[in-house]
Amino acid sequence: MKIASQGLSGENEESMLDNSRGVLEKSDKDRMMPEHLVQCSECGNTKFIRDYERAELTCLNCGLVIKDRMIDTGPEWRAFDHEQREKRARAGTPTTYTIHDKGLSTMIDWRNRDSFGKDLAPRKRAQIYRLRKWQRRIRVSDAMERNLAFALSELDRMASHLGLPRNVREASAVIYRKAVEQKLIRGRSIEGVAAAALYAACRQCKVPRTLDEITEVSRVSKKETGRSYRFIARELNIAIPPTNPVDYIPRFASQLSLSGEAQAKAVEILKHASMKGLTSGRGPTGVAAAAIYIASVALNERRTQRDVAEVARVTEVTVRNRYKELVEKLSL
DNA sequence: AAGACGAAAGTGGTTGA
DNA sequence: TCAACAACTTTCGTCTT
Repeated sequence: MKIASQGLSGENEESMLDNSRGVLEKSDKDRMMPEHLVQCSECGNTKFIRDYERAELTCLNCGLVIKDRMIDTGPEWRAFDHEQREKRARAGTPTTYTIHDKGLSTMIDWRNRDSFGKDLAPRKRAQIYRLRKWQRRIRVSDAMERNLAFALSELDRMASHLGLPRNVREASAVIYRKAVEQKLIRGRSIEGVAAAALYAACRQCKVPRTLDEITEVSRVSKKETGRSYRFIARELNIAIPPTNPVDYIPRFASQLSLSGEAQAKAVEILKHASMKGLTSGRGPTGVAAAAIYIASVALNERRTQRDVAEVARVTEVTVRNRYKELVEKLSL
């Protein structure tokens, strides 16, 4: 089956990439290391939380994100006992929404061998050649299929750039399919809708990426992405709760290499803030940045406003304003 | 000298008439 | 369609450590 090597063995893919580059950066090395050999660089701990939702491997002790962009190689189903496992396990690749025919189509092998490994007779070979040709033509047949095939590869490209886990990719593909089914694409660019679908999927899966980050890896403007996003969200009735600043905390905190304690503190602050209604109406990234800033100062791990602002992609001024508000209203 | 602070003017997007 | 509006950014000068 043709996608066996795509979805399931991402680690191998990565190591192949690394080798071809010839140079190993530190983070790449970390990523390649078998998990049981990894040690937390902060506290030396060897126990971790595997958070497949966020694709992160987090130190159980101090909360440092050891490895991000982790790839979930497990099955997509759950089994609670041996019997269920027997029942649910099955051979072959799971179907996936990220390939335009859901990975269900049969591929004719490119080798001219029969099932015994023997060479085919010339006559048979010619027949197989013709079959292959027609299959190629049929597989991506009508306009809709072509649209999907292109959009899905675009989705995958953007998702890899952002290092998004597979569940988000699947979700984005599902959203895009719905958009195609309801004929919402006409008059809009495929790239725009693809970017919008990815953005929506990120929010649905609570792996927030800002519109800016999505736009950076897409080929369309922020304006268009935003417009398409609002449009498909409305037309498809996708109920997407407003982004919760808390969802940004782990990522920002680890980019600033803050301790787990500080991370917890920031979450705590945000909890209080949202109870007092300080988070509504404000940009979630700004609020998250301010909470992290306060936490970093409170726990003597001070980061400058500029650094915090940078990872949260807001300005220092915004960090300051939110910071001032929080300190005032929460009397910290 | 770097970082924090604050004022003022400008920007892009939402809302309601 | 347009103006009002809030949130956020940019810029720049001043204060603090």
